[in-house]
Amino acid sequence: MGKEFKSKNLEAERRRRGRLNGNIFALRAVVPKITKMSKEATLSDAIEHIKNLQNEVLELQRQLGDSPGEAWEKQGSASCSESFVPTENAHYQGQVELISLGSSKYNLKIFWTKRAGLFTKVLEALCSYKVQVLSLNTISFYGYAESFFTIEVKGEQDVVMVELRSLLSSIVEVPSI
Amino acid sequence: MGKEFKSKNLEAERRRRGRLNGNIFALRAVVPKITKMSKEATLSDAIEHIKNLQNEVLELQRQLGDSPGEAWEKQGSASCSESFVPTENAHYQGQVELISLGSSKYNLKIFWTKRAGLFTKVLEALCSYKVQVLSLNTISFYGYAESFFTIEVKGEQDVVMVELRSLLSSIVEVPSI
DNA sequence: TAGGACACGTGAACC
DNA sequence: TGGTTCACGTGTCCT
Repeated sequence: MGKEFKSKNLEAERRRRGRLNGNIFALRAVVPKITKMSKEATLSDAIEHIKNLQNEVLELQRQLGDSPGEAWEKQGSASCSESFVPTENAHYQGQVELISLGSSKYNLKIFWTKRAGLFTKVLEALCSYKVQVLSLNTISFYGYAESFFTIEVKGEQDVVMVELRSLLSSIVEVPSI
Repeated sequence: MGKEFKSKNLEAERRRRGRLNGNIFALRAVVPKITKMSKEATLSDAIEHIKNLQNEVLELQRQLGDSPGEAWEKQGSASCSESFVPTENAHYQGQVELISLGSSKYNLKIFWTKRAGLFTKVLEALCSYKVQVLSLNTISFYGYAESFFTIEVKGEQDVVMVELRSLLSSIVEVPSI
């Protein structure tokens, strides 16, 4: 007699299992750290690997200093894009941010309202502290400007940088009326 | 009658399935792009996400590796297309352009290959000629940079500017071998 | 109705 | 020998 009565979805289920196992296998291929050759362990390893990768990406972006719209924003300041279209009543304070890159180098971000002679004062301040400007990018818009310095400091960094930050802040500070 | 004959591993298998599904769920949590709420799609998405993350890590590491310490420059190179990569035989001379804006103001454009201390020398040169920097925009990419100054000159412009142009040219000039 | 996705219980294989 | 992992076929739910 027909002892072979198949469910209608027998083959479909076989194919489904095949695809699923294929994906498990493919997952193993892209995850370097495989603790055990089991489905459960493979998934756990994949999860762990994804977390590690995401942390690594964040760390690398932090080391790069990254873009004003991302890394700086994470530091808690207004991003360039946010400031780009000043509203009628917007009143921006000058802002100075100093982030160590290690090996005596820093990223210096200055956000200011443009005033005559102000840029010169900033350069003089850096010069007076024997700070070398390695690179500088500035974007200016609607009377506001945002400058990104890469600077290098000789001598006792800690003391110098605190003083420099204070000096720069006082320079770019919006004068009270 | 004992109609309930359980396999020995019935409960164990239940727990195993529970853990496996839990991992599928946890995987969904760390993968941002979920195309479909199915196991198979979840695994595919996870694989794709891992590949993307690993590529991102490689790209960031590449950016960190090519020019030590110049984070902003690397950021610039990141946003530049591949066509900006200089070819083997490309040889760019430093270039200085000075255009009068009237009323003692000038636009100064400098195109240079980045070298250590070079930017500082330019600033010192401007300072030595009592030139005020009113604004500055710089774009840098793959070791090259183009800076656009707006400067103001006190004193006898004609003489000063000729000298300044010459001095700047000698600074940014690519040293002959 | 057909087809897809899933959970289930079971037997087998492997330490 | 138990403990664990897996593949299998099936029933059920949902479009």
